[in-house]
Amino acid sequence: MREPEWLTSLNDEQKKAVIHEKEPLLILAGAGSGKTRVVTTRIAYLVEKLGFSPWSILAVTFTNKAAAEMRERVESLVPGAEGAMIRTFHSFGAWLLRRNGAPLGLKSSFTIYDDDDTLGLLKTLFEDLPRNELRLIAKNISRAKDECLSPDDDLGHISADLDFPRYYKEYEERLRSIGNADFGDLIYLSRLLLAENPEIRGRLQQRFRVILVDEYQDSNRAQFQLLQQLVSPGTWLCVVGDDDQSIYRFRGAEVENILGFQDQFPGTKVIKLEENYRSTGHILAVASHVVAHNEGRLGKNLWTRQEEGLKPCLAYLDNQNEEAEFCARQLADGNWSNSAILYRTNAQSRVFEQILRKYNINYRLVGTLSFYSREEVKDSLAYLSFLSNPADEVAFRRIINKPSRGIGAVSLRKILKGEGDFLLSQNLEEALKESVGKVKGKAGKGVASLIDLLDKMKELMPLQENLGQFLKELIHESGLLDHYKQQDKVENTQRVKNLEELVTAATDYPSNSEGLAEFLELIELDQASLEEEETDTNRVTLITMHNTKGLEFDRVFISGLEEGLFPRGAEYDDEQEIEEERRLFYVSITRARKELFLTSCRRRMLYGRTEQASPSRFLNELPDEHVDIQGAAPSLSAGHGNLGFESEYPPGTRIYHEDYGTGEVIRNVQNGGHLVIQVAFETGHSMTFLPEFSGYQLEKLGS
DNA sequence: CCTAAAGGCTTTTTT
DNA sequence: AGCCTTTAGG
Repeated sequence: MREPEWLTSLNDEQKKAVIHEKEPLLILAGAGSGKTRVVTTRIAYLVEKLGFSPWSILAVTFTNKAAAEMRERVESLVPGAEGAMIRTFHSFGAWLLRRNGAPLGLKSSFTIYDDDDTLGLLKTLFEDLPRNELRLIAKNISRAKDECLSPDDDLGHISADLDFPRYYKEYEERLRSIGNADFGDLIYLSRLLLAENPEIRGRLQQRFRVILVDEYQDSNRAQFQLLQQLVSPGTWLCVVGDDDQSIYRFRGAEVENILGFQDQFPGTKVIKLEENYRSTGHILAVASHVVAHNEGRLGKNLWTRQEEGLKPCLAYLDNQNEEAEFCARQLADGNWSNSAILYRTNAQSRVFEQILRKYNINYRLVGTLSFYSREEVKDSLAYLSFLSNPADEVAFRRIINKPSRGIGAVSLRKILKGEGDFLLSQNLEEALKESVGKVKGKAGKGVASLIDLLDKMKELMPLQENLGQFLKELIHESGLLDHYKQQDKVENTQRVKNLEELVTAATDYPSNSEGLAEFLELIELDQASLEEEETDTNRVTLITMHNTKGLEFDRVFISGLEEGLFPRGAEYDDEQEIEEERRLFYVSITRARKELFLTSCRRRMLYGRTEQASPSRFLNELPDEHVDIQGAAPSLSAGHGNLGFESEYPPGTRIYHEDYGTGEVIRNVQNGGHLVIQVAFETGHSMTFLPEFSGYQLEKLGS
């Protein structure tokens, strides 16, 4: 039998990975090694050649984009393969819980709380805690769930706050009583459900004979444990990933999952994909050389058949304006769509935007405030959520006085407390109705009109052609449309346009409670799904390094290669953190196909202050023979001032202070026209001085 | 209940 | 610097 074309065009290792049978398979796929191709071809092969039903295949990715791409490519290979379940971890969890969540008290129509909603719920629970603390609690709850820990488990390593377990517990109880689930729950509860219900577990194990996990290096503990529940001795398990590209540790990803896969699943076959099809020789050499500085990696040797190509260019510049000008000069050739400017923090994008605009270079900014988190969109969805679940206090609080109905904090409290004072009603719509007569004046009228609105909407829902029509009515009848029309006029915003887009997106769903739940899930889980489509395609991409995962460009600029910015938080010298930053550098470099520019500034203004900067330590790790250097690196300790005036205390200067003893200047900062120096003393204290005024206290020592 | 001024914070963030 | 949150006062 002849092999289909899609199989013969693979290299040997790729082919091995595609046709491997039975035992667990770990595919270590270097950057640009054709990973997606292997995964999709493997699915096609299992269906077409080995006769697996698509229905028995589960492929899990981390982003909706990746899932969509995989689905598309699988279907183009094997038209019959639509039945394969290709989803993100979270959407798989939602799918599972909607169908089987009853034992956990979840209705099939539960809505999903995003981080914003979680914070909103915490605020209702712990009214008097400061915002910051609430944010920290939210973060820690999410971390706990990432590690599959319940409020009763030992949470000491997550938060030293002795009250944290109590906060977590109360949050959980409230969320369960509302009947909704947060992001973490989609994984955490799924695992719990399977662990506690052998029949459900057995059914799923029987169905999913083949499981594939993409980007396995970014899975967290909860995802791993969920996977364990799904895998039975007969499952054909295959995970794909690259330990060198693990960059989400701060979000609970555990590289250990991929590093320890062979121990977790004995008999694992390991296949390395080391041929890179993306980058030219010099670029690949730089990438490999950089990441080789990390310890604790499985170790791969990327190679390419491609020509050496252009040497990456490292440019030392004076400040962020010159950095942006430098990039703009390179972009003068008009080849924008294949170019990307990468930065470590979003705050860095502003200067690039300014300068690119100045030269009329078109750009697109990736990953800023998402469509979904915009106020007007959240408001509309809150109405939908509340109609879907009248116990949803977060949604209720959002809509109660939006647009303004004269219901303020006092009236709200009355409504929520209801008759019994301590018995919180599960159904806030009923609480609202009960408050009629008790809430007086303007607020009373407001309550009446909201009740009318909700009743009217419930009548209207089944009469509409689709959910979009219904949403349109809702936005109009609620007064949201007028509210935002007005605001658009005053503030020159585009909120009405966003609402219209939301309506358009909803037209694909039926106007009933199932359609509603489906629509809400789509938006909660795939916020990008509503982003505007590109009209003008020749645009430079401005993007954070993290956001570039999975992308590639002919020409890449990596900006801000300075200590403290990239790697970030370098003062603490936590080697694990540095290694993660180094992987981020590796990911960034390997996005480039043909041209790579690295830029580093001598001084940089950040958060309204100009700081003297020193070159990133990563620049010392570049292989000289593969890099061209432009401009001069500031010499580390001899580098004077550069703040617009001379500093007598450049970083590295050793000084003595009467009260604090000896120390070393660690940074120079300009603030309000004055030089500020920060000194780290041997006692461990860190102090700042203004030498202009207090220089007499400092005695310079020879270093 | 709304507006304006002051204060504080500020990494990355697939879902 | 800029943004978002809190708060004081009308």
